[in-house]
Amino acid sequence: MSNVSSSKNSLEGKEPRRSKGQNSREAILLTATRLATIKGLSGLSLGDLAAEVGMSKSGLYAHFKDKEELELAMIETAAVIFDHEVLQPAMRANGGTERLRAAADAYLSHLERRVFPGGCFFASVAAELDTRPGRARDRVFEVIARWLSLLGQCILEAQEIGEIDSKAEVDQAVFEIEAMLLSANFFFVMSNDLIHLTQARRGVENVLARLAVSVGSKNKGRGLTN
Amino acid sequence: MSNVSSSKNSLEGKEPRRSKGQNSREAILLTATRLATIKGLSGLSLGDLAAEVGMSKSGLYAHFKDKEELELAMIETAAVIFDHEVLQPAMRANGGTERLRAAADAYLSHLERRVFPGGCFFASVAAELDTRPGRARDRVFEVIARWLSLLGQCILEAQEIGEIDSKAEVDQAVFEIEAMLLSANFFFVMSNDLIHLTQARRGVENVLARLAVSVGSKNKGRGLTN
DNA sequence: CATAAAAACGAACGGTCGTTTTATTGCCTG
DNA sequence: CAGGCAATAAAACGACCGTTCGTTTTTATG
Repeated sequence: MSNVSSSKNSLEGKEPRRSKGQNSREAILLTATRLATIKGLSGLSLGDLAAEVGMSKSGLYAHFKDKEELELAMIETAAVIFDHEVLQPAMRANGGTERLRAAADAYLSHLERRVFPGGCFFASVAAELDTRPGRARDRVFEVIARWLSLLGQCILEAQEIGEIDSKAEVDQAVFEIEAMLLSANFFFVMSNDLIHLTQARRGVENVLARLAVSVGSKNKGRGLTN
Repeated sequence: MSNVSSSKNSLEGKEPRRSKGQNSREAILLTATRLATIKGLSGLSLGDLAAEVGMSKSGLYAHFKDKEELELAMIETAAVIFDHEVLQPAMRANGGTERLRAAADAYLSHLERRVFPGGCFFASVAAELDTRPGRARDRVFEVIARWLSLLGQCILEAQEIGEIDSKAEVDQAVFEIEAMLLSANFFFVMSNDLIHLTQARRGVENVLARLAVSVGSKNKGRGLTN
């Protein structure tokens, strides 16, 4: 509502008027992805979206041949945003637990900054599509799988560096860490209370602390550094 | 038309001498709650529901004055089922960690037995309603709050019995345990793979193991209790 | 058994859905 | 300045939404 697309009142000055199609498509998708985390993919109607973006329903069809294509484009847009807001900050950190913490922090931060007003786009959409097969569902699951794979890679690297017990089970660790993040999303969206982001951060730390000392009472000088 | 609530046949026999309305209402609600975990509360149309229970759309209005009342009735029905399938089994166990394990097991078991085909009714519906205020949302949050309170009560009892470090923070423990269960629901519905139920069980055990030994978090200096 | 109430029906309503068709605008290019 | 084209608008489409209506069937009861 605060960006380019607010051309409701015809103030059509001589502002950057070129390549309107591209701008318009991007503005539509940005509004759409944000709206979808509130109303859901199916719940978001073309009428709603058109009104929100300040154009007519039929105008949308200049950019998308049907709603499925719009949904797929929304997913791609959300994937780009997720990459920019979460994956890339994580990749800028060093590997191992440092990168894992960076990934968790970036994820929780994007919740806190309400990059999507309805919380994590992919958690929201996956919950809606989990029992509804189709291309949209497949793509969403793919993005989530890639995210889980990044977490797993961090654990593996942490084992190679010696930050984490080499006998720890990677999948179990990924499940537990992702559990903290998913629940943070669930409860934060539900309650608007920042405490759940803190709880998730501590939960991740607790998991990492256990993984660093799991088998036998080892030297504890390594695990927690902060 | 293929599953439970097989419409007329099962109800029409000479068995039930009670008022038919009551039976019918129950049959409708049973089908509706199950269907709602797949299609969502809003996504479930009266046409779909009527077809599934084998009656006409207008026939539904003999039992519910409008869709909101139907939704509220569905939530109450789901609450009764949840009570029967999860809460009561937990309450039959002794207090403390034993009851907490029983609660987690009962929850995971009701996922595995597909009491609701779309997974946990309240997780599913809460995710849909979290940004849509109303009576339905309030009631759903209430049920979830009660569930969390039960988990918290178990932790408290476990502290009194001495099973859990008395310095452990109850809310943090509840968050982490609920995180395992919610994620089990998320990934199990998503993938149909039982492994996620096992991962959740292990996750809960890992949380309990930590609570029995140390306060966790950053202060790991001391605190071995057994 | 009679009869009133409860339950279920089929048809129709106004509204909104996604979609298509047709028409109008405004910018770029020749 | 003419023409073309991308972008949008307006209007209409059939399908389905939740809902109401009048009527008929089923059930409970005096």
